Amino acid sequence: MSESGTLTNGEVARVFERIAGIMEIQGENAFKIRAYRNAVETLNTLPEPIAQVAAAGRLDDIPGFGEAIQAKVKDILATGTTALYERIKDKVPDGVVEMLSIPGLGAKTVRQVWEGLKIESIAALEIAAQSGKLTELPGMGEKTVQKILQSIERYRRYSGRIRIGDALPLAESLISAIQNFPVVSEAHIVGSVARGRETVANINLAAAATSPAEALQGFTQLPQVSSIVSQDERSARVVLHGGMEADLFVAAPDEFAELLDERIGSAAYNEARRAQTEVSADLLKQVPMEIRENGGEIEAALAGTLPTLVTLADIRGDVHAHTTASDGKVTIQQMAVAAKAHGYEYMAITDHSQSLYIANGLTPDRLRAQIAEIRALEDSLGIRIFTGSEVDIKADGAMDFDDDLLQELDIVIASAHMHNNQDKDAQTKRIIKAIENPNVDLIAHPSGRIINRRDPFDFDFDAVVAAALRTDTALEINAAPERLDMSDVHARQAGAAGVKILINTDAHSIENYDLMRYGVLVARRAWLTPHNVFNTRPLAEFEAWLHR
DNA sequence: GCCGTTTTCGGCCCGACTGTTTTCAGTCG
Repeated sequence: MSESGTLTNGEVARVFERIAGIMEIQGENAFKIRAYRNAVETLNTLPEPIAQVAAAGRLDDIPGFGEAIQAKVKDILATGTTALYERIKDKVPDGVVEMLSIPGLGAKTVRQVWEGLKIESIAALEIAAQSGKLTELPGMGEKTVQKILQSIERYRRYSGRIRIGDALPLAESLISAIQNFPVVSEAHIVGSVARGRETVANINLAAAATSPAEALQGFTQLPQVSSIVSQDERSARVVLHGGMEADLFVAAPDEFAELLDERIGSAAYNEARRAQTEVSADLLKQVPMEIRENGGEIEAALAGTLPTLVTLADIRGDVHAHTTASDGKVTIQQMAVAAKAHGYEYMAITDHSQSLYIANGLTPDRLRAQIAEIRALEDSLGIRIFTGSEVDIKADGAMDFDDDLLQELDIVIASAHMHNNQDKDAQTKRIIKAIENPNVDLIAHPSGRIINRRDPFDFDFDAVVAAALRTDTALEINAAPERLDMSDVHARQAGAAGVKILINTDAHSIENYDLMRYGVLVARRAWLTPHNVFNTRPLAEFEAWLHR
């Protein structure tokens, strides 16, 4: 644990996460545990550094931060730990707490595995599962063991890759510090973060410096840095607080263009570029960073057919958002004001439908009251507010509201949140049935994946694209960094087929509107232009499509 | 542990799914 006074929100959150995990295994009060987990969630989504909030004496303003959690935040910021954690940390081994991150393993099972079989790590759990020892436990059958083995495999596959939503802000904080070094004339994020990949293994940065040695020295001494892995005359690799690795590559100013050229594209891109002798450096400069993946961009540059990719400035509306009526954090009015502040011409309120109890989904009566509320508010706010709903797709593909209610809404978003373990054929039919409902305008987060946590469900994407095209139904690029769904690959396929694509943040708070840029990154990686992304259209044209 | 004009205690998101259980516990969203 770092002793410095500049702990990140993520580091503070990790202490609370460990506390919650230990308490959970010890069977403490579930609500107490939830209070800590809520604090973790809050810290991970807080729009400013918790150290700054604490320094300004504003911890009390954070919802869910009461007396006890505030005191612990202060402890952790000052000392890297807190008395409660020091008292309980040795009661449960770290490896046992880590087992909680295996999907399908809850606190009760972990405790049983630990106390019953003396298993104290995921590796030991895997061996016990393979040898059949695990089935000695009561309630532990062959199917459960197989599920655990699959979960361990998936956990291994996911770990080590950081989501772009975590990596990009960290890269930006490093680059702005580096740009302030007197010897540095220019510095940029490069590598997979610059290309906007959905997950990255590390952060790569490049700087032009009159004194490379001084620039590297400054880099390794930044407060974000926890330790130095390696260093030579032209580069340094460090580990950041939180465990991510970051590399800085340095060149003299007159050699910097060449360095950037080498460090932005993927390995496949660099290889293809070297093989193409007729392509000039000037021509390659026109290739947008995000598509330097050897996916046809070099050929397009040569042919003069590079796309003009969609930008954040092209977006005119964000039409997927939640309020306190379901699981959002603020009111209709606050969301509308925030959307207007983002320069949008239109937005939509799309709270969850009745079946999603966990998110306090709206009943038909509550939704009708909300429609009236929006109509009464809209004129005073200076932004077009579409009435809408994020309606659950039921197991058989039917919508969670009757058609007469759906017809009363400006926009209907269909989402598969539940019943997603059906076989490929059934799942595909179900999504297509939703697409074919004439009231449905958009399919949200089509694959249902949660990056690093849940695989996409099994469905026939080709058939979904064909159905969307046939019915003029849009498909979403959900910009939430844990979703980014459609993926870049699916979005490119859908865009090339001519399907309307909307990029939405699925905002549950005002701050969430800022996540739009991650959705735009996905769209750019998918070669999408403003023509493909329909929420770049002016209000009249967008509205005409909704009422088609 | 947090929260609150039904405030200083008693609630706190609640139903579905899965596998194993013989009537339900654990996990998840």
